[in-house]
Amino acid sequence: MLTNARLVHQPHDHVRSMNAAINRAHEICAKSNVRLTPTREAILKLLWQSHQPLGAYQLQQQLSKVTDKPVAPPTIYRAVEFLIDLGLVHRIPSLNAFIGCPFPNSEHSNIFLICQECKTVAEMADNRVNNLLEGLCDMVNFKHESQIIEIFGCCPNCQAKVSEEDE
Amino acid sequence: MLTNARLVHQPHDHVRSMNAAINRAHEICAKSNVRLTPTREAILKLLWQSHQPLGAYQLQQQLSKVTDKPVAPPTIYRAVEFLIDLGLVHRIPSLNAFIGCPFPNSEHSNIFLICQECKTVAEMADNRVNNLLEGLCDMVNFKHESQIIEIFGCCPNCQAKVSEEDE
DNA sequence: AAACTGTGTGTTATATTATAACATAGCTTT
DNA sequence: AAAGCTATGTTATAATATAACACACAGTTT
Repeated sequence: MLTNARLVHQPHDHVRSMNAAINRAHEICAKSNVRLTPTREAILKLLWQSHQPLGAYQLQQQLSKVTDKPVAPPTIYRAVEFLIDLGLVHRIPSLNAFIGCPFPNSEHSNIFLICQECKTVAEMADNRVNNLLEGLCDMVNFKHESQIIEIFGCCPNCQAKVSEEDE
Repeated sequence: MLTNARLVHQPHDHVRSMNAAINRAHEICAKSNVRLTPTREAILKLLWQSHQPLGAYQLQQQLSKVTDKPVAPPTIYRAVEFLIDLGLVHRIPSLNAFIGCPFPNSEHSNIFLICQECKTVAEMADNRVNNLLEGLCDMVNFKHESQIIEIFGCCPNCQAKVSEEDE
């Protein structure tokens, strides 16, 4: 099993992990012979800095602060689409929002742990899940191409907070 | 494993299965002491008749045809929310659309097989998937409350069609 | 260097999905 | 019948996403 859950749910060095992701992103773009332009890199950084997924219009606001000039929605959607195609970013459908992918080189289970209290999202990957779902698809002769698993619940931090409040 | 995949992907008796669902719906509402009003029943029928998920504005059009008077979006969203709360209908987040639940009495895995060719959606439930995901959540101390699994691919019918075209 | 070509961005407008807020109607309990 | 609850109608608007076209810029060819 592969996850960033501990990272997300505990304090850690944001800057270092973000820089690592940016470096990987540059490598990946170079391999695919596409360009990680300033806008795209800025969006990726914004998404990476946030453990909460960001909506297109939140990204619009934040990007326009960073660049100090107005940004229109298509700019955001284009950059995000680019990053998603490269596997650097995911869209969480039930939230209409985007999040940086913590392990862009790996095979994806696309399992997201969405905390309904604090809105943070952690990601997991697990081959047993993939195998099981592929097996189920085979049984009904459905050709599996991609998947997304959204799990809603309560993260460790918020569970702790809730039980404190109860005391 | 529980699924309506064969039902969805093969010709069958729509009317009978829909009536069965309506009857179950009435029972479930009676138990919960809530009302399956004409609007709500009409929406449920429309969703049940379609193996493709329907968006709110598709439902608006179809309902307004059935009742022969204009219908506003809140009417649709209210009825759909009611039906979702009862477990009679699901929302498919990545499609912004709704679909009738084929086995409303069962525990749900909420696994949806979404055909990207014909847009039909079949549902599956499987306890092994549930157990595995719950286990993963336990490992990272995440409290699992609900989940939705969307699998994108190609249904048996469309696989057959595609291979015919290739000949 | 000038022209060519493809890719990326800016800009305007608009489509699509969803909800807020308040008025009206219709049961149902007394 | 009056009061109180649930459901619906109505209007307006919020939130999310895309279409279409013009412009800019980088890299390549001449």
